[in-house]
Amino acid sequence: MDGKREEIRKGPWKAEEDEVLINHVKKYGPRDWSSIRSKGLLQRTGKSCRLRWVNKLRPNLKNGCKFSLEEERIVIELQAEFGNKWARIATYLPGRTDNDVKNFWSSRQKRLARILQNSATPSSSNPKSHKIKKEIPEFQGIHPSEDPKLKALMEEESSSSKAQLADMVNPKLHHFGANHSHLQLTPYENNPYTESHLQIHFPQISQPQQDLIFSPESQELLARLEDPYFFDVFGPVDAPELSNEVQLPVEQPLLKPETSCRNRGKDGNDKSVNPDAFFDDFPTDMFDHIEPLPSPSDW
DNA sequence: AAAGGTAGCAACCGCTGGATT
DNA sequence: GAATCCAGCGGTTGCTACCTT
Repeated sequence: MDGKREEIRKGPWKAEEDEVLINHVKKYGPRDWSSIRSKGLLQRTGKSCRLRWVNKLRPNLKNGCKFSLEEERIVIELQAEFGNKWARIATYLPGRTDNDVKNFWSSRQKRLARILQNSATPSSSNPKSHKIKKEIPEFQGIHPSEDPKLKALMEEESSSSKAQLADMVNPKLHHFGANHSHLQLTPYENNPYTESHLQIHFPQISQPQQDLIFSPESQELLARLEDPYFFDVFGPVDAPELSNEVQLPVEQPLLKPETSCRNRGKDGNDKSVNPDAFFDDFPTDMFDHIEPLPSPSDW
């Protein structure tokens, strides 16, 4: 028996392997993955081949394209609805795979965990505090330096982490308190390569609504952040109510065209200022304020 | 400029469920 | 009905590039 033939190759795919796989799919369609190896075309398992096809080679994938604001919203909304059913969620996101959605969510959870950890550690003793500051973008339309209250918060060194968390949370809470969002999602599984099935309607936030950010309710939440048990209310560390990014919503196209992929670095990371994450990591009960989604079976 | 930490991504692993024999 | 195969899914890990000090 030829030992080399039995050897299963793992790790990164070479261009030649991709080519073989693509040719196989062209010939036989995206199936019979195991036969690729049995025919001696590739020393990869059928599983590996399928994964490569689904995640990287399939047509119309948004490879290397950062999640748009709309996509983030969809993921957050559907994660609250379905839980970690990444494949199911991905069916609502044209060009995205379950792996994309999973990685996206996991990144956010990690980031959140770090934020929470930082919030529990005095900033003066936290060498990573600079990281947190970096992750608090300017509010769209409200720069910290332009708003006295926000500026005061930002300058409050003794409670910087909590202030940051409050900064992150409040706009969202007020947004949801003041707006009954209307979200309509349709899976695109019947037409996987078009975005036409997807319709999302989000409320536009007005200047008066922005003013609500600093209402008494916001101040109450700030006070709650001082409560050591505050975070327990929402559950474990991965409770999604807090994030490191703040974004007031602005009117945007329902879906960005693929050309909306922004400038990216070598590793494909977005190098521009990230305007995302208005919906970052909400507690699921926050969506109680929203008109409920129709049952997925009705979509 | 170097070091350490983090984010993002690609790929693998183990499990499950459906189809086939 | 049981056994086997295979596709699909979710969790996890490892690598690379980038950022900050």
